[in-house]
Amino acid sequence: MEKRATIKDVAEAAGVGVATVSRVLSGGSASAATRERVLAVAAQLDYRPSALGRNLRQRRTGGMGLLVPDLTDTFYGQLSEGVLACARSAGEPVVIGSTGGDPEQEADLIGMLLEQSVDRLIAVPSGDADTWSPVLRAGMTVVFADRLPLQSSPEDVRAAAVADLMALDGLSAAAPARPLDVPAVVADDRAGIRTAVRYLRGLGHKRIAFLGGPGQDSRVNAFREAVGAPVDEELVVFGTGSRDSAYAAASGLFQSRPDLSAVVAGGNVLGEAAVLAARELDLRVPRDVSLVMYDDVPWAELCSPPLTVIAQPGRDMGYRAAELVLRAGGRRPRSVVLPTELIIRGSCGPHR
Amino acid sequence: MEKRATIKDVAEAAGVGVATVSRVLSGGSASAATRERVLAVAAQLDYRPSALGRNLRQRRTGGMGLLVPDLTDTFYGQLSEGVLACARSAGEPVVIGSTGGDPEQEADLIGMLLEQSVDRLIAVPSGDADTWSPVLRAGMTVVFADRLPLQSSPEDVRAAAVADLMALDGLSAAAPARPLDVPAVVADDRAGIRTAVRYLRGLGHKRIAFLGGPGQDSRVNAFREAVGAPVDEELVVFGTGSRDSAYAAASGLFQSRPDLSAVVAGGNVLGEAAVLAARELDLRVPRDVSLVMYDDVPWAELCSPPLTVIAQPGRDMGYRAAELVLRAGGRRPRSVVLPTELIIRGSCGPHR
DNA sequence: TTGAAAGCGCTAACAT
DNA sequence: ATGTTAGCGCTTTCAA
Repeated sequence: MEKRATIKDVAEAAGVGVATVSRVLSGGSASAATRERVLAVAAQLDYRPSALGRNLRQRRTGGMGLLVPDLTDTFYGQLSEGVLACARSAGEPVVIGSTGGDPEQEADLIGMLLEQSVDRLIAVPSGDADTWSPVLRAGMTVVFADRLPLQSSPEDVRAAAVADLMALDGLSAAAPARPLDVPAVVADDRAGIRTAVRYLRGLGHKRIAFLGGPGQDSRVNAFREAVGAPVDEELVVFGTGSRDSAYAAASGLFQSRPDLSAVVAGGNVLGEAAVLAARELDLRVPRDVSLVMYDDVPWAELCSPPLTVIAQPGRDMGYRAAELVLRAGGRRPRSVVLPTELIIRGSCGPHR
Repeated sequence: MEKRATIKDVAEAAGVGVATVSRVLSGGSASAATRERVLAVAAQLDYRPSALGRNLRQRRTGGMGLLVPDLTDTFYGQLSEGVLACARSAGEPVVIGSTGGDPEQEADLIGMLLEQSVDRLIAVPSGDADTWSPVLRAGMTVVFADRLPLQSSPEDVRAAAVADLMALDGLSAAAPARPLDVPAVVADDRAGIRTAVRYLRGLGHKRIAFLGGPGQDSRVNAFREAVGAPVDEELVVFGTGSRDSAYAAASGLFQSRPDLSAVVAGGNVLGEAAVLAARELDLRVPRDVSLVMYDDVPWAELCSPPLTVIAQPGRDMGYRAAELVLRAGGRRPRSVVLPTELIIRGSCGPHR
């Protein structure tokens, strides 16, 4: 295990200065002869520039961070694959962290990324706007994916505004109307949910329930909007993110409201819970209850009957987010809203 | 966005030398008074040591690399969660890469890790022993998870042995009988498959097929061993790793050998394909065909009937692998074989 | 076009 | 117990 060649080795072997080697390797100006010689020597020595030196010099790590709630959730697996595909084609490293949907773990992981000087981050956020403002102020370029941080409470927003004012050194900036102004790549939850609710309505369903998870505000809101006032709040229930709590929520819902005839699950883990709970309670899908699940995952087709889903492009979402965070050349990239698609399979039937 | 405090800032503010700060922060010796003062100043300045400086000085990045074939495969999601859990509790960063099961992409990613000076790696290998020897020789501490690299062809092995001999500088080492001597954390495939085959045999099945994927050598071998000679080779088929090819393999198998009565799928993606293909061909599970799938994934329970599986502890596997790679204090850690469990649900029935 | 030299933030060897 | 100092490998002024 001989140690790696350094830029100095290459410089000496090529009879030039280290600066010249650096220039040649990063596409700077150099005479054709020099360039050729340096390249040859570098190849011959199997020289690989060390990211360590470069990073320290530039005071930043290349690549990007990626924070997701849970890699056993297939949707986040898809999203991550998208991010990794983009990063790979750019030759950039990705430092990943799984937050478990817990703001504290998320904060810890952010701290770790800061320590590593990773200054670009793609995150499916779990903490609220307050936990994220400091990150932005620390100079991180972040792109949210799948969802946005919860809005902070009014007093928190006020506090943040004051902090912002105090932070204004010489830099003039437009006063932020909202505390968080970060690009994001998300699915068109509003349209997706609306389409699903309309579809169920069209089948004659009146009592439609929503089974949500943490961070699914936009889907819940979309649901409330789609069913229209008055919303039967008992039909809107939440799990905390774990499979167990999702199951408990689903089971509780079915038992407390046997009059419901359809449910919209806000994500694939919730859909899974709904199928399980329904079976446990001897409710047949779709005879006794119709089911639409957010997320198209491979196993949706394996269910009996196959699940009707609101598909969102997880992989694209990740890929686009990675593109945004890489391209962010100082300028704030625009947010992206990706379309959803209602894929009708067999889990919804007419209301009876 | 004021820039971060450095160790020098802390030293000056505390009226001590930088070395003292470094010592205090890394638990070296210092008087109680000094320690206290330094800590106070550091906290007050919100000082976070930069990994950049430390890494360069130590010529190595902390943390570890993680290479898996595909994050949309739930099993690798579980494995990754295990790795991340261990890394998080150690405060170490994880650089992840998805290889798509392709040796070339794997090689690229290894190159990226080398460039980052990541010298600890957990990998579900796709390349064979030849592609891995250079990595080991480069000084990486690697722990394989889930499977081992394919053995190289005989001439390659011989070449590697020669290379090893030539690499023997002053270091004396026992002559390696095998070209690759790397710790690994794997499931007890042999027992898992044997149990499944016996179970199917017990139900009266004679023509049992195996549906495998890349890198599942040990499972195939275990299958061959379990069914005993003569092995009907037509009943042993392979996909290339993608969902499509798995489906094609499963479908082809069912069509070419309608006489088979049971199939063992070597992984959850293959199991998925088998369920899909069977349904497409109007084969009922378990009436027409019994199915056992390697991997216990949440959706296995959602199928109708719920799938009988050979469960392997994916999360533990990742966690243990991470422990090994972190603890590797120069000494080669021992390999670990994790138990599997046959979980009987409803996808197997008596032969008819 | 090229080279010399100054660090980036940190740790470790050495000196006190 | 503590301070001084020499780099780790690289990029980037600044001169030549």
